[in-house]
Order: sequence, then structure tokens, then C-alpha cells
Amino acid sequence: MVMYPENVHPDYYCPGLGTHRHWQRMPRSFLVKKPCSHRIPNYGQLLEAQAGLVLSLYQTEDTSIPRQDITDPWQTREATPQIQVERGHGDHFTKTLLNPLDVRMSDALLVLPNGLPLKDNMNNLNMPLRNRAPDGGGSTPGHKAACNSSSQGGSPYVTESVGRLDFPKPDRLFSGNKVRNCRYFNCPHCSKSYSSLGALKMHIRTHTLPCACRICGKAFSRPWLLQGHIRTHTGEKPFSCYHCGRGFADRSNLRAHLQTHSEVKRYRCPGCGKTFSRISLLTKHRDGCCCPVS
DNA sequence: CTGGGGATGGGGCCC
DNA sequence: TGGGCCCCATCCCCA
Repeated sequence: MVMYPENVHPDYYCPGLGTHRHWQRMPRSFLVKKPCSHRIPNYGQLLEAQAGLVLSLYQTEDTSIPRQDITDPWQTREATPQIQVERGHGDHFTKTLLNPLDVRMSDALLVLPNGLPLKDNMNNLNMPLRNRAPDGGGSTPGHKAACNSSSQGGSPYVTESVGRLDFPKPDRLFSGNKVRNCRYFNCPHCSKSYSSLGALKMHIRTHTLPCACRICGKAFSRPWLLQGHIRTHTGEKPFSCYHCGRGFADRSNLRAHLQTHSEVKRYRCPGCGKTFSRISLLTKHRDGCCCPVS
């Protein structure tokens, strides 16, 4: 039973995970990992030993478990299968076999032990692999691009791929241990990745659009989306406002409409105190220089 | 320009 | 595991 402090709304906050026992704002889409192109990774983490790369793939739920007690074959150098990597710069690359614990950001991973190409699985984590920058400095996206440029004569080859490794069947590897599998599932149609297969399947429907309207042929990802669309053909409006009796085909639109009956609306301008029924209206209001954004 | 309605997308929750 | 529903967000259009 989670006890929420008085000022913490359970709908919008959740207990922090791991060792961080704070209340954190619950993101609306906490399952989906957004593309990291606009984010600057924490390159301080990159100073860890190379083994940190592999260790970062998993997160112990009970932090009291000594790492050495986790019987993970991937953590044991002797038992770890080797993977084929390509290292080099310019036009010169050499293929070598090495331990996954020795993989660096500057390695273009080619093949996993299961024979599957790894490159496509490397865009799923905001933390990049360890960089091998000659100046020892950070590896911002701009820096990475510079390293890829041939004008950086002699600079190491740096793969475009930034992300985590998706090792084969980690769930089996960790059966019996209190270790959470942090593997992500990649969408084959776009760059999104998900922490559960169900979430991925749900997302894939947004690409395949299996629900088609028999009247106009428009396709939707989910049956209830199609249902709502069909109401636009039938004119059915099952949701009615108890203030004015006006009907709506969509509950969300009714909710937005109810705001128009409220004197104090949901979104308040922190500058002038004026309230708005929609966040978009508040944004427009603030963009209009009424109240400069701090 | 502002405010409101219509339509739709998408992740989460519950069963 | 999947369907149905909830909720939030967003875009477009119109008065």
C-alpha cells in the first residue's frame, strides 16, 4: 500500500524507483522512450569502466544484492560469448572478436552470437556507448558528428548508433535472480521502442491500421477509434452535457465543453490569472505577450 | 484574434 | 494477451 503525501496526487505522481525514494512526476507515456536526438546524454556515466556498458543493461530491483552474486554469464569474462566488432577510422576497418564487456562507442557492432545484426538494436538507450574521443572530452551529438567527419583526420571512427545493446534472451539468463530485464522492444516501422511486448504490439497497430471504416474506408489503429469515427457518419452523440443538454460524440469533447460552463477554467495564466478551458488557448494567450514566459 | 467544437492519435488501466 | 475504455493531447475548422 503506497501512502501518498497530502500534496502528492496519485494520478500524477509515483514513487521514485531504485534508490531514489522521491516522488516524481509521472510522465504520461512512461513506457515509450522518445527519440534521443534532442537530448544530451549524461556523459559523466561514460567515464565508467567498459564493463559499465553491460552492467547498465540491467537494473537490480534489490540494490542490496551484491553484483558478484548475480550469476550472469555476460558478467563473467571467461564465460561471455564473443561478438564480432569492426574498429577503425577512415577507410580502414578491422574486424575483431572481443568480449561484450570491451565494447566501446567507437565500435561498429556487426554480429551478435545469435547471428543477428546488432546495429538496428542500438538506438534504444539515451546513454551512448563509451566514446573513444582522442581529446578525452565529452561526446555531444555535435562532437559525434564531427568525429564522423572525414575532416577529423586520424580521429577514431565513431558509430552513428547511440543506444543500448539488446542481448539475446536476457530473461532466460536472469531467471531465478532478482534482476529486472530492462530490454526494450523495437518497432520495425519507426525508431520507437517499448519496455513491453504488449506496448509494442499496441504501437505497431498505429502503423498497420487494421480497423477500417466500411463506409468511407478510413483506417484506424483500434476498434474504439473506428467506433468514434463511425459516429461521425451516423450522427450519434451519446454524451450529453448536463448543463445545456448538448450532445457529443466523444467524451473528451464533452469534457472540454463542460469547461465552457465553468467560471474558473482549468488552465490558469500564472501572469494575469486568467483561466482557459484548454492548454492550447493558454499557450496562445502567453505567446501573445500578455505575460512573458519566465 | 479568440474561443469552442469536431475529429483523431496514442499510452495506460482494467477485466 | 487482447479488447474496451479512459484520459490527455493535438490539429483543424468555424463562428
